[in-house]
Amino acid sequence: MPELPEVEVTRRSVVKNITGARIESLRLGKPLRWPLGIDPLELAGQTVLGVRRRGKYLLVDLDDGLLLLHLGMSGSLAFWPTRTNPPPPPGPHDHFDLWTDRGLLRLHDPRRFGAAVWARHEQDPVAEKLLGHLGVEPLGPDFKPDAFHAGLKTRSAPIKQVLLAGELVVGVGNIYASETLFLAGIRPSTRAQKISRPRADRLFAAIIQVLNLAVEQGGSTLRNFSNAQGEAGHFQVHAHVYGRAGEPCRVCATPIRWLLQGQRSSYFCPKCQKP
DNA sequence: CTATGGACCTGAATGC
DNA sequence: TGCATTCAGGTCCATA
Repeated sequence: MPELPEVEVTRRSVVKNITGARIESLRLGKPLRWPLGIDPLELAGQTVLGVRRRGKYLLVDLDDGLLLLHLGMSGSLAFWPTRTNPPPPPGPHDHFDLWTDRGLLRLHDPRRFGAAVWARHEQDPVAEKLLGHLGVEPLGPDFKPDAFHAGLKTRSAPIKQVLLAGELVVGVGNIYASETLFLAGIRPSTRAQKISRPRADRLFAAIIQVLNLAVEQGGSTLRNFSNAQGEAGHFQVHAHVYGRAGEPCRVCATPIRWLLQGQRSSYFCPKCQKP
């Protein structure tokens, strides 16, 4: 479910509830992708200073250290203010329940590809391992067309896989990779280094446009997504190509094609998108 | 260093 | 209806 827009929407709905909250206890369910790295008892008494996002990671800043949360493929966060809306008991897929004096922050993740990891600082080796190699934030001030094009020039892999790798720019997942490449008129199989400056600029603009729109619309990754209040995304962004193999292109009516790249599905219009 | 495939895990959808 | 197979929004890691 979660690509950058969903994670950002989650962050926004969580941050206002939990900033300033005092941690009372932590209940863990089944193991997530990595061990937490701290005794849950040591978190009690700490205050949540804020929630930031880096790529698809959420960084929950505490008095002493931070929690790195990742939603993996199937994760979602929910917050229950204790008074107004008491939380149900944990279900079989609720693997991380952070109780605070303002309510419960719960990570629900059926597939358990997600993570909750504690790090002393952002420079802690544990955090560095997860965040250190990440590329620039596409919605931040450091995402610039010059550097983006220069980065593409250094990669011989297909552009779709360069986007997914997140080393040049973070946050573009499997759905939005296909969608941004459609808007830019570039086939997923095109080698990154072969993309001309004008086409790199189109892709650059498409990434910002698509991700921004999706954030504005409440994290509309085309399927079931709800924010931490349980409000559904708006689903107004309908896919141009993703998941539409065989169906007519919305622009030119040519059948959309499917392609497997690095074990992931890609979709493109053979007429609108050039090699 | 890059490129590739495998691994992690569960549930929903599809096919016989 | 039942059971097997396929696929799913991520990303780290071992291997070549």
